Amino acid sequence: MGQEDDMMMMMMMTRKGPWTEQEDVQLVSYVNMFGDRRWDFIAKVSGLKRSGKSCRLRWVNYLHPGLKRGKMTPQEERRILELHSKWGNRWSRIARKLPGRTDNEIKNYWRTHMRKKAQEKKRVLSPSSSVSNSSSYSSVCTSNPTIDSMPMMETNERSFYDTGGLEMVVIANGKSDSNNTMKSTATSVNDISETQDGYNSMDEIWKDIDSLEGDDIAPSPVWDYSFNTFWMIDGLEETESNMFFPDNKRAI
DNA sequence: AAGCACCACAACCGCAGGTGA
DNA sequence: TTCACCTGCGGTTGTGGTGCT
Repeated sequence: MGQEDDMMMMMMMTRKGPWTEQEDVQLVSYVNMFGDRRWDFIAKVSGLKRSGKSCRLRWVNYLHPGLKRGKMTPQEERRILELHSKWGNRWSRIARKLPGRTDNEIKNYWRTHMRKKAQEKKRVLSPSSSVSNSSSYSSVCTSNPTIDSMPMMETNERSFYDTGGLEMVVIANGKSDSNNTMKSTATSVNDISETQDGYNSMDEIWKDIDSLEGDDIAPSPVWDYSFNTFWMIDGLEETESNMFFPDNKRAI
């Protein structure tokens, strides 16, 4: 069989769509064994009919033991607004400053948040008023001119939540600040400060974030508990299983 | 109760950067 | 130095849940 045939086989065998609980358990145990790095390898050896990419995404956004669940706290909201005004749509970077939150989560939050904001603004502007109403958003965002003056979806070609942010000019060429980049290159002033320490794994980063942010946002009990229990996943019992998959409404 | 609109979130896609052979 | 592969990021889409009419 040639390489193209292998590719075809892989494509035909690759599963898509929602993950099942079974798949989750399988992925967690393989990540436990091999670490959260070589996703293609994990995808292959685990027997999951998923791409490495898909495995990574599932892990990072849903299965990682440090993840918080539930609504954003007011502190987190404030933090997101603050960091977004600073960094623009650098979701992964923003996420690193919010323990237990993923870039995807923050991105989604921002998207719906800003949609709401856009609708409110539209409503306010349309009849005759020029006075900004005091939504919950506005009350949180007291020091954020960048966002308040953001172009609205209906009137601008740019993505409605793409503000850029102050730093975008500086880092226009530095898209990736992945773990690898953190170890090697610095593309902005902020990167320099963040790359002084080398990171070898996600866990190190998460732990680092945890310790850095400890004063600001207290880690949730879930955070602590997950770290304590996660590495004992072999021989998973039901209580632990529920711990790992607290929100299994999507499981088939 | 049914239909609809909106929201929240999971998952996919395309692209770019990093790395090793 | 080049190239292929892997990983991570940001953008986008799909879907289930919920509240309202």
